[in-house]
Amino acid sequence: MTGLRSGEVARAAGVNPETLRYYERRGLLAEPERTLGGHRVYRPEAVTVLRVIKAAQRLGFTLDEVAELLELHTGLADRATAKLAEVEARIADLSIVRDSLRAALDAGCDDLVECADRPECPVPFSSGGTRARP
Amino acid sequence: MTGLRSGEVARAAGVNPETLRYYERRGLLAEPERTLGGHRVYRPEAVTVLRVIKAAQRLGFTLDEVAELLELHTGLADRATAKLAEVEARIADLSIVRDSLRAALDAGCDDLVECADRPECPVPFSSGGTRARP
DNA sequence: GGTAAGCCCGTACCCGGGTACCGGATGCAA
DNA sequence: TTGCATCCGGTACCCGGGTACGGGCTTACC
Repeated sequence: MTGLRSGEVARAAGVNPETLRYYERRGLLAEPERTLGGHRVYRPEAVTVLRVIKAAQRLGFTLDEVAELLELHTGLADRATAKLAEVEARIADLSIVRDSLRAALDAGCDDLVECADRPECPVPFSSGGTRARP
Repeated sequence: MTGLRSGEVARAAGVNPETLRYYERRGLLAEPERTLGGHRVYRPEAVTVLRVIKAAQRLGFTLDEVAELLELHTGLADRATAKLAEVEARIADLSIVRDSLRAALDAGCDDLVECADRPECPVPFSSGGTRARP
């Protein structure tokens, strides 16, 4: 019965203990053994799984996507290719936002309401531009 | 009593009618006059305000920030400067994510769990990298 | 004056990734 | 055996920006 309790696993992975239960509910972390009293007892591999989850999140994957990757144990290349396209699109969107902000600053705009009437204002009012999903 | 009803304003601005009530609750859209029966009657300027709101969102501002900009009727330059820094930071984060994805692809990784054991895998497991807030 | 479209308000729900709170039970050491 | 830390399950809440629903009214047009 040498295993780690949830708090130990959480500390080792740098994660909130509540997050372990959450990941278990989401299907990311296998249900561990229990003590007679019902407390979870994890094998050390669980810490690795948590690190993998965190690494995948850093690569931009959602928890649902991470769950699939962990389940299938393959297919990272395909997902990473798709995710790369997403990220590049997101960067392109944000670059337009950045350019619009710079343009507004260069033009000396200080009030959007006033700007909306001036045709020389560079701010894209008539929905021609990009959505900014922050 | 020549004014626009909520549906007309919504259509003119390309917005869901429910969104008008939502913006009113959020303090972005002034409370309009009402008919005797209680229906909202907007002046045409309301459409401009909605376009301004949408333009500001496209610049990356949150609704709370937009509300302030509409209320103060000035200060856009300062907010835009701060927002520009935010956006650039976000782009930098995402660029790291993009580079990590490319590195993982170049290295031929196809299973994160397997990768976690191989030290030559470029995926940043030990939390050295960036958070990806998608 | 009928009928259909539109509008009213309040409330609940959606997405994603958790966090917080609760009363009660367990685990472990002294 | 007692005391304290920890853990349990379930539920509710947070962020932001809306959307959906439902029962009941108003308005517009014929």
